[in-house]
Amino acid sequence: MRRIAESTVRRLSLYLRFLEEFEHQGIKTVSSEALAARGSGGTTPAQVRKDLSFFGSFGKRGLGYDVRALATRIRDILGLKRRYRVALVGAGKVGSALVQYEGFRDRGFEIVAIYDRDPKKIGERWNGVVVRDVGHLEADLKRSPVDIAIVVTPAAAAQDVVDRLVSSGVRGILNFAPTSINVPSTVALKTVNMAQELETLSFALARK
Amino acid sequence: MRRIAESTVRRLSLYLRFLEEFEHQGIKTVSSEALAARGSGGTTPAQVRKDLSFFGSFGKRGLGYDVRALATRIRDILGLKRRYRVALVGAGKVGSALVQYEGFRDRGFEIVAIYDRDPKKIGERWNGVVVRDVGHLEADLKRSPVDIAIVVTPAAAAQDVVDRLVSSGVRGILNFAPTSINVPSTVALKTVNMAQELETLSFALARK
DNA sequence: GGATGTGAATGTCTTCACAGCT
DNA sequence: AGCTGTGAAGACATTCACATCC
Repeated sequence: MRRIAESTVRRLSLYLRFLEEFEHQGIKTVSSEALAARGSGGTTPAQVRKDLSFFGSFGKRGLGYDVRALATRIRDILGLKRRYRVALVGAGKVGSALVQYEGFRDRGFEIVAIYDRDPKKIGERWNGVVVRDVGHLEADLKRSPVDIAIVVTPAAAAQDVVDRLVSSGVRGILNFAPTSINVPSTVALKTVNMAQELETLSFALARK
Repeated sequence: MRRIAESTVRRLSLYLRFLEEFEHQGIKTVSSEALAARGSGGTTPAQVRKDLSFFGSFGKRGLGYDVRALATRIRDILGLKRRYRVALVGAGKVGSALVQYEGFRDRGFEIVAIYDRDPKKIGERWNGVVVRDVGHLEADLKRSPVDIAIVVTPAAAAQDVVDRLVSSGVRGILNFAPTSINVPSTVALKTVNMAQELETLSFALARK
């Protein structure tokens, strides 16, 4: 299977959002030009066509793309036709924000377990899910596996938690801990680092 | 001034974090190899040297880099020698998490104003900052400008808020609203989209 | 006629490999 | 001898431009 650039995948995710907007507005057909224009600046018609062409040819020459059909194809490509069971490790402020974030559930990512180490948090009910002692992680995941884990622990705890998640069969990790994490190549890892985002802004500001 | 790739800037931000760890451990000197190894997988010794070489030559051949001196240089490059005044627009769950996040203040990003539209939120005190009606935005920023704004509004409100921020002189925007935003080229913009991050994971999982 | 799909060309980023300091 | 700094080579990503098909 051909390697696909991460930038391509991120754009597909954007296109999907735009297509859903168009569908909502009752628009039946779009050209690569219209799709690119919606993400103004971010991309070009040629880019849209090239991105899609890695996966097949979904348009009609002279016409463009059927909005609903293309959205379906992209959902399929991105693996969004199924639901994902997600565990959240770290019941702090960020964790609390993520649990309440509608965007996850809308896309089929369902937080089914929440862990923390703090006895004050353990037993709380968040959006219907009871916070459990992180000590139960392995036993729980054995009984009731998850596909993805979101890690929102302090930096010092993150690698250990990730190791335990990986050996419990988790195949994707979204890491919010402000540190760099190691996983075997069989596991997909994405790290989101807020401070890093602000620092790239700071750099841009410093040169303008 | 030579254009620098965003990927280079992100790595510099990482290197800085690693250098701070090394300094904390009392390590005086690092080689490009040691720095690359700390971010295992993410980079290579050659990459480290090339990234740094865009800004000058900071190492000693045969020896490596002085940890403290290099950290200082990178802070300088990233524009982290000054403090930034930051406004937060949107006092929801994510906003609340960001306000409490220590990593921002540690790096010189200080949230000095918080806005919302919800009368229930207005008047609340968050970490010593009073939430104000977003209607006061322009007047407030005129009296007391900020450098950067973090936008955490619903998607539908984001572009309008951003336009008002930009015309009030904000030069950098960190956007958490799940939509794509336009700014003039004089303004630096970064968008963080949680659902998009999960979708790239989903894509990776679907192909493994 | 009009917009896709795609090789070829261009541009950008990463890796290599070694000359040059310390 | 050891490790940096950097042109040159290679890999990768984007843009161009046009033949192709509806």
